[in-house]
Amino acid sequence: MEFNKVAIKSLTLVDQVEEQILSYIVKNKLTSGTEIPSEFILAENFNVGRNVVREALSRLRMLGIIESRKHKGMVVREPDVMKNFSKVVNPYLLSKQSLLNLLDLRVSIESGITELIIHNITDEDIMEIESIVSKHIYQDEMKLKVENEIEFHSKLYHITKNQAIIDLLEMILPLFVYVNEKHENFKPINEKNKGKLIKHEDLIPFLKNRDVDGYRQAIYNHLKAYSEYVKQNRIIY
Amino acid sequence: MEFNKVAIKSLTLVDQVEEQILSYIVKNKLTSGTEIPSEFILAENFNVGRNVVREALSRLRMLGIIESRKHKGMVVREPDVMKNFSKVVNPYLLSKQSLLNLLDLRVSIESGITELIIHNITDEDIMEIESIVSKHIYQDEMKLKVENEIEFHSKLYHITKNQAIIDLLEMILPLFVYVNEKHENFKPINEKNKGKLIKHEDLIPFLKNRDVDGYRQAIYNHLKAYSEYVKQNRIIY
DNA sequence: AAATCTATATTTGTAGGACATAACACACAT
DNA sequence: ATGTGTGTTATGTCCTACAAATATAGATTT
Repeated sequence: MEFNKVAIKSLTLVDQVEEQILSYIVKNKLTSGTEIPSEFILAENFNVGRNVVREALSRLRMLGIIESRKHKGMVVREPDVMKNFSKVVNPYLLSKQSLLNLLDLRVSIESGITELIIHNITDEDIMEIESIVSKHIYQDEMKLKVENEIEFHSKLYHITKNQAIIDLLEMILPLFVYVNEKHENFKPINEKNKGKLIKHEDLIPFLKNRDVDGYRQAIYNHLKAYSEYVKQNRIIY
Repeated sequence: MEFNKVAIKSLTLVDQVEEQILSYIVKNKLTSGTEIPSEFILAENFNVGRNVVREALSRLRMLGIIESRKHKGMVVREPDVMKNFSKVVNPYLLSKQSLLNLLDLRVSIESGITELIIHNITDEDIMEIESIVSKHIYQDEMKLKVENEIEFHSKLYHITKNQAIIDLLEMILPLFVYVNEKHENFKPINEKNKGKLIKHEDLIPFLKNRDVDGYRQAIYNHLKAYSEYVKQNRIIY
């Protein structure tokens, strides 16, 4: 576990040590629970100050790759794949283009998980969805309270039983809330899509019939009408 | 910019300061390029040691939320949404379940972007894809060289022109490589799917015909056969 | 007055010392 | 065998110090 100090000029020592520690974990295939050397030992081995090691460890700790137990030592952990997203998926930190990209990504995933949903969904799920929809409060012809939006779609995500999908989509959902609040009079209705506007309750029959193609088309139209409206009316920022 | 030190016992000072600085940026809607106070000032304001501030800043720097210019000061930056993923999306750091979740996520996205692809694709794109496919080298009845796999699918991703989608899928692709190499004799063929196995060249006609439903079904079968095989044969680990 | 040089202050990156606190290990006494 | 006490270790935090590069202001020169 040695490396050539200042081998790459543009990187700081912290950057290099971070990389070295990570590659030390990966190369040695250290699994969750494995202890790693103390800060002092690491600093000695890398021939750097302890605070350099601490900064590098601090980053890995944030990523969830290591966990430090106070006064005991550090161990390797399995990182939460999506968790680190949440800090940067923030409408105030991202550009308009990034937000639009994420909204389109959501449309793609949410229609792309159709097979998973139709395959996994139970009658209990459908009953729960009907219960959620029945509580819906339309503030407008089309605009739901954001809590209702989140509750409904989040329920759909959980049917996939895929935690990566659930986490990723639930992370993007707040962006929708942000956009929604930015535009009080949001009405995703225009000449083109007036006929095929889909509300939450319209999705239920497709779920009941386990109609893959029908549901996919419906959820796509449901989301696309919204995202097209956002783009065309430039309601972000 | 003050906060109650040790307000939450379980969090370290670094955790709290990191949160405070991030919320300082978000609340004040600091946009890319805005300068933020020096480490010394921050440490003074938060009433903590400078290294605590440095550790917190080091994390935000890694996320791309701030950038520090040596000897000059720090500025706010727009973080790269997907970049931070790459460090943790590593087969040696993730559990088998997480890998499977990501492979399923890939199937969902890659079939979910069908509309984007068919809508955006140009004749030049199709020619390029045909060129890529013509270079394909089958090492086996079904197994391609990983470079070919990556080149083909990566080209599809770029047609979406959505950087979030491109980055996310290109991050998951190496996991496929890992799984592929884990199993030398990979043959995603069994009784059930023998008839509907889709190779890369089989996708091209659907692209040419701008056939949304046909392409979606084909890419889904192409990927699903593989991912089902991975699951059923437990070839990870 | 304008341009140029110079000294000083600022800021990040890095090193290293110090201490509190908690957990652990081990010897020792009961 | 159990309990006690002591010393060691590890992380978390604070502090000082300095190098190097940059910006700034002031002095000097033209």
